[in-house]
Amino acid sequence: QIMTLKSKFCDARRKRRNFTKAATEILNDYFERHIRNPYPSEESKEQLARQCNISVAQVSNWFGNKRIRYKKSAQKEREDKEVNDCSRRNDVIAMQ
Amino acid sequence: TSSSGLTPPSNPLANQPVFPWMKMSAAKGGVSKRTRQTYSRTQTLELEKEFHFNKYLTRKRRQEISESLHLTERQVKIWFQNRRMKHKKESKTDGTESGGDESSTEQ
DNA sequence: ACCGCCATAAATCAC
DNA sequence: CTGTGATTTATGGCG
Repeated sequence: QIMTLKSKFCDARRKRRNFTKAATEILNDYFERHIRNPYPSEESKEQLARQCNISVAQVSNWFGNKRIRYKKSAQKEREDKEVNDCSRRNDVIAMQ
Repeated sequence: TSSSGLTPPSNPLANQPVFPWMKMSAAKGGVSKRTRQTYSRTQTLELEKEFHFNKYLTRKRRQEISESLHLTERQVKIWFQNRRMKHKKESKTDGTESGGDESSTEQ
């Protein structure tokens, strides 16, 4: 919060724009094809960076964010599934 | 097979196997949610000032700083480590950039 | 034993 | 408000 006021000058480098659709597609494609272990090597990061026309650091950021966010939504989905199962069981019990 | 009409047509997350990297790191004893302390403006300011003075800490200096800022020595040590990494990263990108921004060169 | 570097996690920030 | 790229705290491995 305090930073919000001053940062406009010091941290103006923060977010500017999103990646292009094509870049996002390339990254997502790699991610899904390596879903078992989505940790690209340094070389893969460099290749992806060139293909997407972004920096290696940005590729690292993207994978870091992607992993965490994917993990969270997957976990949430599993929780919801459990709740659904409970509800289903409860419905069955209620009918009897 | 159980419910005939309610088969989720598109659900990429739910029925995918749970690979090891997707498990959450439970850490110590049962229920613990990791929290991250955000440092105050003064804490950051003081740390930054000290970093400008020297990039590396002395044992003694670390003690003094941690006490005056109400942080642990470990936190101060780690802050300097992270700060060094940031410094290195900035050195790479900037090179000799002075102000230009706007328009193209941004990555 | 202890510290620094590094890749990464997770939370949080800033558009 | 949500999404998303980037930054800030924190961990563990390895040298």
